[in-house]
Amino acid sequence: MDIAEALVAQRGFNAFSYADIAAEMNITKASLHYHFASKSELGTKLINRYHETFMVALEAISHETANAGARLRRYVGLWLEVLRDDRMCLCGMLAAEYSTLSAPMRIALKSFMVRHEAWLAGVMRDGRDRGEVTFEGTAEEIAGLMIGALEGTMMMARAHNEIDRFVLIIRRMLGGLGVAWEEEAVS
Amino acid sequence: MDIAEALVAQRGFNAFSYADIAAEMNITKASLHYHFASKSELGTKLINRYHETFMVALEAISHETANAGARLRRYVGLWLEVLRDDRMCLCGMLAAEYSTLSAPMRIALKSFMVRHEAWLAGVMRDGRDRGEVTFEGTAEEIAGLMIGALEGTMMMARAHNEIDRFVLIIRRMLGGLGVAWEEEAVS
DNA sequence: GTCTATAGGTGGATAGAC
DNA sequence: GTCTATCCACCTATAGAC
Repeated sequence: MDIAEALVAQRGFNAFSYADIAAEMNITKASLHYHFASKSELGTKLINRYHETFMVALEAISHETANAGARLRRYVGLWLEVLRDDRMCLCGMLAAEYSTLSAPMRIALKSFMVRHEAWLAGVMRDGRDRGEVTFEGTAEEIAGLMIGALEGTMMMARAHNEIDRFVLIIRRMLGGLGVAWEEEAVS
Repeated sequence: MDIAEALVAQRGFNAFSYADIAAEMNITKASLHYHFASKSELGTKLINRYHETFMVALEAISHETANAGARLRRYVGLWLEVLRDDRMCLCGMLAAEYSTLSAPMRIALKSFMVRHEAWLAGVMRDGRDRGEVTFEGTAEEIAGLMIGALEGTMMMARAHNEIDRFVLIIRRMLGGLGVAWEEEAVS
């Protein structure tokens, strides 16, 4: 599943195959089908696993930091790690391919997106209540805007082959929210 | 090419085939190969055509409006049209698939992205000089942030099947720049 | 659980008749 | 320019031996 996840995040769900995984593991495609009967099943399990580990990471951020600024810096740091690995966010990649996904995969993906956004909206709501961040509109709106910006900017930065571009733009986004970005705090 | 463009924008470049186009046109795959020797060639021509028509539309906006607010509203209106057609921006879809594209397609795509962003940066720079919009940082940074947010939010809205979500979030983005959004002005 | 072997389908692409 | 026919590579998936 680690291999499959990396392949999906790099090339997309429609552009990788059982053969790719099999080759990297030195086993046969048939063996893979024993563990994952169909590609859709593999994809669904991939999303659910990603969902769980991602939420664990988000909860860890919530518990280990005390204010919105620190939380956002660590949150953005998660994204930066992925990009530095020349990957896309699994969620963003699958969202682009959404119209070609099976029903189970769509449901799993949507569920993940909802919970991810709810977490970020919570951070923004609490942050605003305590005067740590400033923004207009609802916390849900700003969370949607931030995730969209992160996904889109990541896609563009990868195509431009300019990681710095992502850093520059996201720093600007945080700045607009009244949150300073210290590179040291993340890496 | 219209059919091919629609298919790519809906499903992605890796998820459509000559057979799909042929079926819709009631001709054979072989006939298509007469006009487009390879899929990469078709893809490259698709990008270049999109590039040209998109830039024409942007230039029209520049000439037919006098301030940044009106330009941004019309610009966002272009995006909304695409989304209402249940499509992705061709550029965003291909950016997601970037690592699987041929060299000619990558070059064509990059060229388009650069000019697109340059246009938007120009709008923002002029707008700020005239006091029509407010933002921090360089015009290039804010243009990159805006395009990233538009691409990403569009992707998410399509996966959520909520066009309203895109409208809501983008209205918030324009609001943050000091630009009001009147639905009437676009539709 | 992993293998060999293979089915049944689709992908992009080509040869050659009309 | 479009067709029929075909090639070969690859895809997901299955059957059955070990």
